[in-house]
Amino acid sequence: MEESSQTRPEDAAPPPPARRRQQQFEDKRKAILGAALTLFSQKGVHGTSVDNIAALAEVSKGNLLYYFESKEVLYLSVLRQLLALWLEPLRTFSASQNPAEAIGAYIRRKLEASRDDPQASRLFCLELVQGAPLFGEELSLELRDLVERKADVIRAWIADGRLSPVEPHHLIFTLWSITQHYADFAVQVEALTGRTLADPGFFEETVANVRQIILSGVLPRA
Amino acid sequence: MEESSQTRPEDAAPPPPARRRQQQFEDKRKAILGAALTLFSQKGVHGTSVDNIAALAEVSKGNLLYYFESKEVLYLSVLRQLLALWLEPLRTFSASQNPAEAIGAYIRRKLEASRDDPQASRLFCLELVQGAPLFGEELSLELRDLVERKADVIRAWIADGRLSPVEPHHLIFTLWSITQHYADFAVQVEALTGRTLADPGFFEETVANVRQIILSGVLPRA
DNA sequence: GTCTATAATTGGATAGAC
DNA sequence: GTCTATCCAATTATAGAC
Repeated sequence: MEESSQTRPEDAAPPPPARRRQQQFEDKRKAILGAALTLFSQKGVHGTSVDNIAALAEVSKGNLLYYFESKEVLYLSVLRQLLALWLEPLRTFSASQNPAEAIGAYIRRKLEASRDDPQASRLFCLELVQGAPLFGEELSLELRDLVERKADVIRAWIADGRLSPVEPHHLIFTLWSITQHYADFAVQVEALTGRTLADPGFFEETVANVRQIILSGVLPRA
Repeated sequence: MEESSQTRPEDAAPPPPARRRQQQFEDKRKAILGAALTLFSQKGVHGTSVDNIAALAEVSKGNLLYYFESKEVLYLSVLRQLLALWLEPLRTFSASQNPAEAIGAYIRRKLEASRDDPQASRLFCLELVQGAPLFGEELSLELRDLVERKADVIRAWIADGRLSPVEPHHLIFTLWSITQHYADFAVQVEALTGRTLADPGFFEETVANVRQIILSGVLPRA
């Protein structure tokens, strides 16, 4: 942890002390949240101790519990951040777009998220597989509303004849499940293909294949 | 626990005592394995105590640890059972089949498994998301071999012009991810659709939609 | 705000009676 | 084979010094 202030030139005004202190406070919270995400997504909530998180975040356990009053509060804080990030790509869907482009772009964005931030996807997966016991209400609230609006977009495309008739929820589930598969089951993907999304060739191959399967299917058009 | 022997008619020979004892032994093992699967798949390994499992299986903790020498051994026993069950549907794929029928039948079978035995799918998911730390070697061994043989089947279909050119692994991943989604994320599916696979109407709707998406895609054939 | 005890529980595993 | 009692390690959370 370098202290940049010691090299700051005299003519650059230092930030007011109050703001600096708050900045440090926020930085530390972020460090703890980041460490918590890493470990929770690897070992689950119950497989991770506050001590482990504190060690990774380079703070003492006592200090961690000053920033987050309990392990459960910390876990919920991590999840809350996640949901926003996780929903983001779906928001861009709009009826004015060309469905092939909109869905194609969505697939790429979700695969980018699986490549760049697999921990988020994995923790979300762990929580949902276990029935989202701590998260259920918030889930139904924000997610339900967004999904219904996007289902309407899909229905509009179908009504225009720009998409084959398909129940929107199943299409959304398919898009979610396949794109997240490359993050959540990365161990399996690597064991079977010998490659990961970090490999640009494999990433583009994945985007192209998923797009083809969802958009055109696997049966020859003949 | 009823003792059926007390009502057995005299002319029906009782099984030899040694065999009877072994039967009881196996029954109890199965009861413990079943309880373990239920709880591990709900709360994860670390979220489940030996005590919890013993209580659900209606044995004492001491007795449970007579049947399985440690919690880890029990967990691995559960996983081993699972892998066989999980791989089964893929074995039926063969090059002599019509690809549309083979893939369509596979989708139905996997969705049946997601409906009838969601716990197995969920525990498998939990283990893999966390990197399969206890399971990695066994995974690569049996799974890799089977998947390579099935990838060859898919390649043969493509060579015959019976399937659009697609990288076989990505098709397999798509099939796995979407069919398991309905088991692993059942909470979310129900929150968003208000229905579950236990509802026969929803089950058939799901089979039909997944088949359509994978086989024909969502773009109109025009 | 940060750290070092320490209290209070819980959980895995063993010992030994029956 | 089965159960109870017990040991020991790990963990969450708090108390109190600095």
